[in-house]
Amino acid sequence: MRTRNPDHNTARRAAIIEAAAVCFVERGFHATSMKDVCAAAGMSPGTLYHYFRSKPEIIAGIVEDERRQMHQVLAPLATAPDLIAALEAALEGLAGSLTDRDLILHAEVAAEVLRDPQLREQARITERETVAVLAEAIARAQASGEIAPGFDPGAMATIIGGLVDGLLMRAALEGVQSVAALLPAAKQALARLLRPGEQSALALQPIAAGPADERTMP
Amino acid sequence: MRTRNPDHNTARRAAIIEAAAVCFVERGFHATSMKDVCAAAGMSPGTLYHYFRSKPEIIAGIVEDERRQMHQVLAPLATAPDLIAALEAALEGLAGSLTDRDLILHAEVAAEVLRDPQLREQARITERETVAVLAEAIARAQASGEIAPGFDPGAMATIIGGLVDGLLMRAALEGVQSVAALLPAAKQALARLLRPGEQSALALQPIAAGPADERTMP
DNA sequence: ACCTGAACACCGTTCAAGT
DNA sequence: ACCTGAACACCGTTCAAGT
Repeated sequence: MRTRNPDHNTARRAAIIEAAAVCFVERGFHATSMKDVCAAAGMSPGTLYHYFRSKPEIIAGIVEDERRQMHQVLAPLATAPDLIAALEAALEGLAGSLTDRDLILHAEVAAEVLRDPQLREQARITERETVAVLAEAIARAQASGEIAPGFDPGAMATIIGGLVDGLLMRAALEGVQSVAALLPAAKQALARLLRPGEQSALALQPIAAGPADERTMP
Repeated sequence: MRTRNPDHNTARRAAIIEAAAVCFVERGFHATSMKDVCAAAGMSPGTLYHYFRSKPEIIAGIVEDERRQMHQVLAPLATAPDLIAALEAALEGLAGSLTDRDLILHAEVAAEVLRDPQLREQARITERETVAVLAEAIARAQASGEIAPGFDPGAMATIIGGLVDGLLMRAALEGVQSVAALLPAAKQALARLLRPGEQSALALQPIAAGPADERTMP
């Protein structure tokens, strides 16, 4: 796409992404028509297609936004003096800042990512970046003697990344409040994985199951 | 739906599900039209709608099949004398029997499940069943002194379930061969989580990253 | 009951035409 | 360049009609 005014272009694309995100959270990706996004963004189909070449490309924009967020969450790990504390802080920060909207949107995006080959490749690269950052931090902590040696940092980073992904998926299934309930157990699991010789005094907390609550969809 | 011949009905539904699964794996759920499924199953739209009321209901049928499979995988845990060995065997069995087709289909299904409220409720129930079976087995192993006490069985079951889900999600992203490469690390993680006092002699294996290979889509 | 295929309302995307 | 809205090919689903 050509553009004469980069600022206008960026702002317009951000507005479309925001409008689309609102629609996707309300109705789901495929139940949302381009007409819906047009209405929410206040423009005609022709205009929308001037900024995004297709519906998946809007998702790609959201994935890119999420990648930036994940980068910010993981950045402190690179220089943290205490890895486990930093990981727990990252987890807590994630749990504290995530909203129902984020989780639903993330689930919608994850769904589409697994379906679309180009989006999947984009997600693969992001996933590998994430694992690499984590692995680097783990290798440093091993070298300094902070955590147990004798396991491959890349393998452990993949395990931890998978654990977090899996718990977020479950959170998408059960609702945000389940993230908070899972947090102590997740932190405990992290410590056990990285520092298996030491047992924390704090036992894993039971998880409040709660009734099958429906989310509010205004 | 009314039916006069239950056997014919069951066989017809199974044939439709199989035809749909082939299409979904080849083209993805939403890129597959009902016309495609009709052609693969060799019937007209009217006939297909006689057996399944909607496209999501076909997915619901696949989810039900997966639930039965998961039940079979978890059944041995209920009576296993050695929980960790049984868990490792279950993980190995899963990794050994899963094909690229299964993973892609599972990803397609998971995507749709998160989108559709009814499918999500169905998945919630399945997830809770799975966690309950696992939690029960963990509680037994704690009582017998096989694994460490002091953590909530339900919380640990959720963590382990999340870990497996997350790794399968990554496998869907990277391809089946990544499951095999992850297996030793996953088993190690399992032992660390449940028996943190003991360190296995076997170190976590490095994971072969490999190039960004494309899957064969015939 | 089981099956057909035309028909309905709607979808994502394009494009001639304006400014 | 930026924007409009009618138009195109196609979608999931229904239903009158057959056996």
